[in-house]
Amino acid sequence: MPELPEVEVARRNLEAWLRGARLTRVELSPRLFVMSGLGGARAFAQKMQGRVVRSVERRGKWLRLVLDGELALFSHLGMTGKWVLRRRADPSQPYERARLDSARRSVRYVDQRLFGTLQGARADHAPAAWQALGPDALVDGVDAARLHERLARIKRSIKEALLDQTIVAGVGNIHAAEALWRARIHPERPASSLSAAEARELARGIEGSIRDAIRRGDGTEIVYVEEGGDNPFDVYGKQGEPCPRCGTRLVRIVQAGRSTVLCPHCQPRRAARRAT
DNA sequence: AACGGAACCTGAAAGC
DNA sequence: TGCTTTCAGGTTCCGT
Repeated sequence: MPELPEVEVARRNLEAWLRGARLTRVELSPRLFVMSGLGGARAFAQKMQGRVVRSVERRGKWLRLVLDGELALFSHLGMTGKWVLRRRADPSQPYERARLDSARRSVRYVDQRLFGTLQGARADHAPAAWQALGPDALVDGVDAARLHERLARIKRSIKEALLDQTIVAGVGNIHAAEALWRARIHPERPASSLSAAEARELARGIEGSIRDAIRRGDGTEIVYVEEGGDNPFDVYGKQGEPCPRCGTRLVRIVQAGRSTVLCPHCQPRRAARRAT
């Protein structure tokens, strides 16, 4: 269930495993493969075979593997997607949806819930969702003035607005909640109600939360909270526990069907009067 | 145009 | 025990 940090770790892994490698065997499940004028899953897998992986890039939660001949495989991990390294002789994994083999490695794409996407296309012909992405929270950073300006025109809640990938690419349900807690902003505040100072705090919160997560995940196997790893977050999944800052019990609310955890004391419903 | 809600899919955990 | 409901770090589509 990846947000930007897990996708960035996936990118680094894929780059280490596949960059410069010639693909000797490619399989793509038609169940999550999106057509793009270059044929179906089978035909595109055939096109990929024999080509060299030139680079692995990321924008927001999307990955792009660029191959020889202007060809690219776009990958979105959805809720449960993962790229893992196996041996070529290893059997297909549970929920395996794709495999990319080189002479010495076998990289598998595993996705239980099938919300992920694999799309084959010419390298310059990205999916519409990729093209619509806003600035990447890690690579581009979050420009506070630009964020404030954009939020000013949005009536829905700030939490819901943060999940819109055209505003800041890469923020998901966890980091939206974490960033709001860091910035001391109540998730149900209308996006347009944020002051310039609050937008600055929020921009810092987004960058900090994502950077910290990447620092934790880099070079290690990704272990999701639901899979039994320690929960490294300040508030996500910690409803009922004390706020790390003030000790008040954290509460969980639901917005647009997604849960948000917040501190009722640190994140007041009314904007705090700013001391100047 | 922008919003809330349902839909897509599968399984684990909690509730009765 | 077994059946039902809820929940999961995402996106898209549909009706208002």
